[in-house]
Amino acid sequence: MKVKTSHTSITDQDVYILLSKIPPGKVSTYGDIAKALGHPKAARAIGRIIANNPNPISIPCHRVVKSNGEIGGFAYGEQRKREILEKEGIKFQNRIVENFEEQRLSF
DNA sequence: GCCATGGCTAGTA
DNA sequence: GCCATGGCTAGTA
Repeated sequence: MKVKTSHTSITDQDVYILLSKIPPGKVSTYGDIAKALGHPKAARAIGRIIANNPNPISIPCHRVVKSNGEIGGFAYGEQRKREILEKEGIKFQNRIVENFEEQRLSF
């Protein structure tokens, strides 16, 4: 149950456009995307929208990870997400993106 | 009422 | 670990 207080809502398009700006070898976070869209607390909503991604082939939703550098969710499993990211040059230490802050794109 | 998050406390060692 | 957050959907009326 929710009482709506905000006038502006994030749309799927807003999110997909930003996703398309993340180059291979870089990552972003759910929270960073939320902030870039002017909704600093909407990280979880961003996750929901990304999970709906109608076109996982052309929209690089695998480049979005959690704010602490953990892998985050993926439709085909975290393992698959990790493999794709590694193919793009991202490395992992344990479950964390190596040099996370350096690989993290700022919009 | 769910959820591909995140930030902040309590409380252990 | 708790819970606020924001967008969504199932399912009741």
